[in-house]
Amino acid sequence: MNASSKSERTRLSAENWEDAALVLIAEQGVGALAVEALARRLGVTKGSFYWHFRTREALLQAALERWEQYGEREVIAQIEAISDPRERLPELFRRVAHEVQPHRVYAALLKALDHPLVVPVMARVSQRRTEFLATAFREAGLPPAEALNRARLTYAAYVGFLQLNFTLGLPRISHEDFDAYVEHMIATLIPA
Amino acid sequence: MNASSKSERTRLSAENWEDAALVLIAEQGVGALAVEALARRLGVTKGSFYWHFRTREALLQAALERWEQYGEREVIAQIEAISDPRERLPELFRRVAHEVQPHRVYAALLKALDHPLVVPVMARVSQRRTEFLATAFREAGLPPAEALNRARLTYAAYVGFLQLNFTLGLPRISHEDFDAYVEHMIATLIPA
DNA sequence: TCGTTACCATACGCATGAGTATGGATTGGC
DNA sequence: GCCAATCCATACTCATGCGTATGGTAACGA
Repeated sequence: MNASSKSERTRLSAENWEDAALVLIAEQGVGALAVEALARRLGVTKGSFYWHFRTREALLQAALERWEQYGEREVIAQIEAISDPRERLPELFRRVAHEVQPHRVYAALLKALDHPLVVPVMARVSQRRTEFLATAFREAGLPPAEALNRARLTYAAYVGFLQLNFTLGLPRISHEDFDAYVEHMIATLIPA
Repeated sequence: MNASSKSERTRLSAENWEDAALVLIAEQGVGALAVEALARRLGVTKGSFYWHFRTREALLQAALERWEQYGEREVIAQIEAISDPRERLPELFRRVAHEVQPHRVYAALLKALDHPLVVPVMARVSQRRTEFLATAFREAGLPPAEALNRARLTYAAYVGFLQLNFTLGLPRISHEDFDAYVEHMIATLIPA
């Protein structure tokens, strides 16, 4: 017995460290990812960490890969969920707008675009999502060239919104106003 | 005589340090703002710095204030330059799109939203610019509520574009494609 | 049950960068 | 030409955070 004060006191794996790293990144940003801080959080010490990873960068790399694959499934799920191409985009907008958690890591990584490891990951993710939006806009009736530009515009609006109203705390938009904003986006960006 | 190797060897003022700080921030981000590095750049040592500023944070604060006021004039100039309300927005879009330098600091600060000193500055600047856009959209014929949301959407698209195509190096859009994108933005976001 | 492997603690070394102490050089008022 | 500010260099201290060395303990197969 004698389970120590911390939670359940089970042995740790590399995946545990990666998940904890992502949580910490979401909460305090990539810059706050320090091994001793993470170790404290997990109720262990550095000694544990350096058994699982060769360096701090290695952990970040692994955590980013993990996030990229995990986030892939999330987007794919959003795609397949809606059958009618006409309703896909409005529904996607509304669903994405009313989630919070999945955006936290993405927003944190946007603030870490100085770091060489996160740039390629963000480039791939953003690229794929933009391309997905482009096909959706084509299916909604826009000609290819226009669809691509509309996708760029839409995804840029998403990214910018994260920065302005999420990371930054602009005049705390109310819940009703936010819904109105989302509907305005739909009316403006999605062809009738 | 005997002008030393470095440029002109004149004495430095606090403003010199602030300007140099902004240049460094634009080039390498807020995180790279270190006093010894800056000193090397200016051809002096720390000893000089700590005569002008009490701390590193004090320099950052002063540099941000300087940038905020300087950037104010820039936006105001864009406003007054265009007389016809009908043509104001398209012209603003095109002009902003074809500048580069003024966006560098803003983009760098977007990546430093973790830092407590930059958050209020960015909040004020973004707020003012959004409000300016809102009045422009009202003058362009949109009802107030709609104008505000359109302004939010537009400014978010601007911020997101900076991140995706500036900071991040998404598939290097060509010059013609970029112009087409800007025109697409105009057609989509500005009421006819 | 015994030893080997997997996991973790403790105690270091070491680099970086902020801030301090103090003395030297340069400038402008008189 | 001299004195007092002003500006800067040199040489430290000190905290932080990465990485290492090494020994201890828990799990697990034979």
